[in-house]
Amino acid sequence: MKRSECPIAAALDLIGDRWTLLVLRDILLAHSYAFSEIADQEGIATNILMDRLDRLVAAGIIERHVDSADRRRRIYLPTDCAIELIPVLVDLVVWGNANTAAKGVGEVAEAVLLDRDAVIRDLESKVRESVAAKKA
Amino acid sequence: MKRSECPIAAALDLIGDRWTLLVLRDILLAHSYAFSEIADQEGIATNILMDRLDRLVAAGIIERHVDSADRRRRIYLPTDCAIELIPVLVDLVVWGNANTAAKGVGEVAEAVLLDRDAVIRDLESKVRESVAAKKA
DNA sequence: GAAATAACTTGCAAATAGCAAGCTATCAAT
DNA sequence: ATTGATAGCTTGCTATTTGCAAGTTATTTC
Repeated sequence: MKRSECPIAAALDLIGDRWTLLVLRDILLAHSYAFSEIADQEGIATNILMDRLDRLVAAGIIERHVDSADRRRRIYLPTDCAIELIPVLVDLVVWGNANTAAKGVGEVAEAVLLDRDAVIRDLESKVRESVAAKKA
Repeated sequence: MKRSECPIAAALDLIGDRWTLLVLRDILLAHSYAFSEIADQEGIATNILMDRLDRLVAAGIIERHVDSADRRRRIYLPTDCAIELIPVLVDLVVWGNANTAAKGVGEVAEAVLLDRDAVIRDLESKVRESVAAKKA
């Protein structure tokens, strides 16, 4: 679906559906890199999850690797492009916390209000560290 | 669709589809408040647009008013809840600009990198002013 | 009063999502 | 080495959602 020249529209063509950002939340924030780990988080059907992972790989947002410790497993690791989405996820936590009934991670929302940049830097370094460990 | 207690999931239940955030972009950033103005921006079908506006009204994210200057027109004005989404839209502009082919509003993306808070404050005050003028 | 315009509404075809049950490769245990 | 379990992925079918085109109604303009 080709829409406008607006970067928001272009971004939403890649990540603007009901599941993609939740998958990226699992990868970027929960460090759930394996298919079954992601599938367990929310009730996403396996064919839909597969489709979303394939699209994200095709777009260069995540990379598919065989887990060297267990070759049945595939691990889906975020690229820099995905890591740059952390600010969006953080903003959504704050908005969801303030404007919906869900109060799952209120501490994060509070920390963001105090020092947003620090929270984002922290989340970024944690996921980078975790990804590096998986690749090693 | 009831998903988890995660505020990201709750937020995406409200705004996580292919069109809703584009509609909010038109309202919050382009100050397009009328049905036909929004419908013209991207090729959204009128029944889909109607459905999204109805949902946003039901969720308290926007309000429906009859335009006092032309009573055929309905104007959909953002509430505070919608205005709090401006950071999300700004982050999407930055990400889309850096990670997709769309380079529509590169100036905004650059300004955000220099002083994000200032850009957000500016966009907020502009939409508040514009909404107040419409209500008056 | 007639034509135009804005906001919806409806009917139907095409695309997408979701469920359940497969299949294949690898691993762990006997 | 065979057996059973597990991980990733695929397939078939149904239900929901989307998208297009052509209405309908209220209001405005000429």
